[in-house]
Amino acid sequence: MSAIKQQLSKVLSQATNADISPDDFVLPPKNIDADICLPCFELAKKMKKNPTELAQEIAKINDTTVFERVNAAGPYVNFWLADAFLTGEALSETGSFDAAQDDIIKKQKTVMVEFAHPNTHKAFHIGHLRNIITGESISRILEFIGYKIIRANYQGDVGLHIGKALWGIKQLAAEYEKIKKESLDKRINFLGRAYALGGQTYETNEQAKKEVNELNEKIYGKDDSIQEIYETTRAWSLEYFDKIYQRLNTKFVRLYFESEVFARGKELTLEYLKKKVFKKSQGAIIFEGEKYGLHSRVFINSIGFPTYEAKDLALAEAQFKEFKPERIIHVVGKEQTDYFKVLFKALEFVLPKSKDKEKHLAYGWVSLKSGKMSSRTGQVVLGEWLLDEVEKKISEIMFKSELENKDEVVKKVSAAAVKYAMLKIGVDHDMAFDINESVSVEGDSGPYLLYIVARIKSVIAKHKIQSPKLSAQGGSAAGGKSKTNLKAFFVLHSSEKKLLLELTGFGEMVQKAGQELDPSCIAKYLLDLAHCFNNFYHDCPVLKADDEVRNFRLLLIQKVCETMETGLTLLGIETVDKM
RNA sequence: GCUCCCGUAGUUCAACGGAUAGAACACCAGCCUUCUAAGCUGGAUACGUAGGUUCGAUUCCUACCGGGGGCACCA
Repeated sequence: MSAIKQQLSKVLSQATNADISPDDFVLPPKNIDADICLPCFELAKKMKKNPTELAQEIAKINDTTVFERVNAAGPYVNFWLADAFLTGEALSETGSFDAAQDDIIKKQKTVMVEFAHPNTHKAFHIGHLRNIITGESISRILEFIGYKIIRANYQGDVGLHIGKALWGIKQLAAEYEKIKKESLDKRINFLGRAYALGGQTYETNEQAKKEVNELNEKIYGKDDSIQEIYETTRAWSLEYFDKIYQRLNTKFVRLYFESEVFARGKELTLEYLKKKVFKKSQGAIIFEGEKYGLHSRVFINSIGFPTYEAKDLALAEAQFKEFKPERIIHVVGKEQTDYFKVLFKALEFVLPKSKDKEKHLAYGWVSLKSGKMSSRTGQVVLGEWLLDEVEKKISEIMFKSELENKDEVVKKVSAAAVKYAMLKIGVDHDMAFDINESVSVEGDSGPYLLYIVARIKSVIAKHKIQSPKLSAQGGSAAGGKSKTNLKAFFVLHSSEKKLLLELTGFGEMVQKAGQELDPSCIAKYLLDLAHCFNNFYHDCPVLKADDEVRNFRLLLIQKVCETMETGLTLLGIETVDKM
């Protein structure tokens, strides 16, 4: 699309003596019949003309190589692109993909994307699922644009929550010994119950609270008496997390742990206490956020333990030292927005080079719509449970299928359903998750997109069987026709034209997704592309068309398939050949 | 109390300050002897309220109403 805009601006600027930039062009709203439009408001202002009159003036230009028709509609100029020009731009080998890669940042600058961060000994819930799916997609988008990406994961394995879990385990000591030999699922289930018991009792029972706090001290102090139980159960959690990462197709190059940074975090805080960055207050050591329009936060509590905030200082130090990132993107829920503001401000003093390089990517709350299950009442929806439920649903739909690799297809389609459902909504937007409806398999859904790819591959496969010679000629389905040979031999069908136009938008869309760190742009684009393809598929037969038309359409659907697969990959979604 | 975010069809989500506010789900009516009907076509329904800035506001500003988050020793 950017190439098309450039061409248009060149042609129009020459013809009118006006300075029309590629950025002046916009895509028409859905209800307007045109390929591309030029609103004349800004331009008219610059030229001190009436926008409507200017539009009429511009619409007099006639250039059949770029556009075949043009008219003025009030202050807008609407263009209909020439078939040959549009076809060439849309189907060129690199075209839309190249536009997505930004030269300025293509110098292999390193960006760390830090996401997932579940805490050991605690449940892995659907919020974590959204976190990982989002973080992975952001990583892939930035990678595609040209950054070197470090996937990092910061996991909480010390702190009060561990104390609560260990306290719960001690109450269930007999079961703990027995369950050690059981399956991972059973051990995790046990751990979840132990944590819940500890957490609930902590709130209501003073004695238990005291004991949990003592356990917490022992964890920080690496007390021998709890090492076995701590290490064993920590390993269970990590084993379980690994399983989920694999299932979601995410790999981290660096796992950070709170246990490796807390000591240094305390050190740093004390060091900068001397330099007056921090301050003693009511027995604790705090950062006075109020000085900067923020709020104050505790870095070392009155017992002398570093809090989350102190640990994060040391984490940042380690991350910058180890990878020298241009930017660190922390994918963390939006409830921590104000927390990060304070942390980043404190970091500016402790680690000046971090300034403007730390970014909190806040994603919206995953809430539950249906009344029965509420996180409020303490019932957490587990991430794995959701994945399993969706797989069940897809299995039912595919019950009659006779595909050889049915299990694999079920898994991929299910993953697509969950990932798409979570990515199609703007990152910062809360999502109400309805267990029954949210993961749909039709309409605006992951499976719908996979269906397009499967349809295309099926057509191409049939073509290869029917005309093996033709398809063997070149690398592409239509026999490797080059761009210049693609002069339209026929008039494009309106569905073909819309599909071609949609294809040209890919590069700009990825750019936007990268800039805004929002995968939902891509989800939206792919849905539009899918819709355009389905209309084309409905209106234009491929294999039954005459030779030249067929070859052209094969090339077109091949390009749609590539674009769809690339886009889905950016969402972390794998495609299937048949479904 | 202070502060931040959010209010768009019945529901879940879209819309760089610009044309008739788009989809999807659900509902109704059609379309498979024709490349995968997980599809396509048609139909009804929406910018929380009141002001302001602007040629033009769902978008920016103010107030109000409604929902959610955060605000010291949790992560």
